[in-house]
Amino acid sequence: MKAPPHASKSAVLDAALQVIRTKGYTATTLDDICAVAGVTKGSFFHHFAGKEDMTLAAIEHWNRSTAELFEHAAFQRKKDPRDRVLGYIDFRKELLIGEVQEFTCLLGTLVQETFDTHPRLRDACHAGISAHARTVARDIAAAKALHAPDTNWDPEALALYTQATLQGAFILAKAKGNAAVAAECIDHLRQHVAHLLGAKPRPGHRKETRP
Amino acid sequence: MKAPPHASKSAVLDAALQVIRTKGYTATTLDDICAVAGVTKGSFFHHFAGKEDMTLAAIEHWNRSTAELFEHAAFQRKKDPRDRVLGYIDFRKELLIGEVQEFTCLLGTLVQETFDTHPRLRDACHAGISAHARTVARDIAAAKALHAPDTNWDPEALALYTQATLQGAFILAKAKGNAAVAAECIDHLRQHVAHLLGAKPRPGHRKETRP
DNA sequence: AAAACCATACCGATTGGTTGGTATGGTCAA
DNA sequence: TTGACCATACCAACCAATCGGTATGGTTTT
Repeated sequence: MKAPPHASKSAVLDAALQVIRTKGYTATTLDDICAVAGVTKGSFFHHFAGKEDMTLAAIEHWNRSTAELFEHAAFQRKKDPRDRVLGYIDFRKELLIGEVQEFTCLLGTLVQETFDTHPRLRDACHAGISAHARTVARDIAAAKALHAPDTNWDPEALALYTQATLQGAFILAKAKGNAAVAAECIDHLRQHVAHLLGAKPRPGHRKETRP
Repeated sequence: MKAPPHASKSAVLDAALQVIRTKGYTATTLDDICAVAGVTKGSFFHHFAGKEDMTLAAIEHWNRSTAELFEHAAFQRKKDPRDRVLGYIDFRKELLIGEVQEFTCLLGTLVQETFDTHPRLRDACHAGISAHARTVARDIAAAKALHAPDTNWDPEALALYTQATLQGAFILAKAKGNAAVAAECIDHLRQHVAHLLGAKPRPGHRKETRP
């Protein structure tokens, strides 16, 4: 679309990703965002029509970042689509580093709060989640055709299931203040997907986390 | 504890469950709750010290309600613990009726917003989720001992996985404005749990939902 | 038994602080 | 000079919380 996004504009969007993921949409004030971004209110309203409008832009910003992250991840270079699917899940587990708000998903956080009050935000979150799930579904469908052609389940539904489990794992991590529980959930998710795709169970069940 | 909770007090708590689940914690105003409860501000502050205090009471109220709901559900009377586990999952699927905010979980909604800003709410949500997961874990452990004694996975971890998947299914349902996607997720969850517990796959793969 | 006293439940106008948004004017590159 | 970009001061609306006060019913005192 536009080549050079203005420094203050993208500073606001980056700040929004941080603050909204830690405090939620409603509790996030424009002053919060402006302070983190190092920008004044005047600058904010020069670039955005308002809070909701800015958040829509932040969602697009998030979608761009994450799409690029997954496109260029190492697992994409695997030849067997099943390896890509399982590589994707392993990659999601590797991303569980740092503070909770650093690895959780903007879209899941946002839609939880706004699904009934801000239809535009809900629709944007829905579109983002669906688009991501579709990329996963492609590899799942290819892997199914190759390794489990005679089973009858829907690749799209399994892709959505992976997203549900990840979102739920984030909630548990927030409740516990601890990423380990999310990692264990991803282990179970991996096992289920591997089973559906006819993969051998893993040699050693990794047990790297403590409660 | 206390036998007759005052009418206005429990009206406030019931209203809080509704409103918080639809609008989120921060966006919920005391006026909202008082209006739904048919109670005045004065009455509110007579019974509760403030918003956060009332929400803690609402969490306890939620925990009591849900604990009773599951304790008296039909699946509890099954003899085989594996049937109780799968019956629990089926029951969770049956609960997906009505508007989205009517079947989603207060604790998951709350903790998503407040994990970093309201430690007392986060801890209360964590305690509630953990307590519920523990009841599921008991049956899972019994079922494992009976039907899959030689496999090595942790019943507690699987119980938490069920909760994660359910919470994530709610998020997808909110994004889609539609319970069907949550039902499909629960189907996958059931399949995974059944597989780990050595159950036969279901006769017919139910396909009752359209995208 | 009647009066005095007190506790609980409730009411709703008001307050002090916050928030999203605006008005206005300055700076600086083209 | 013009217009994009940004800064400061400000506003109206809203929100959690306060507070002075009423109603009611029970207990104690006389």
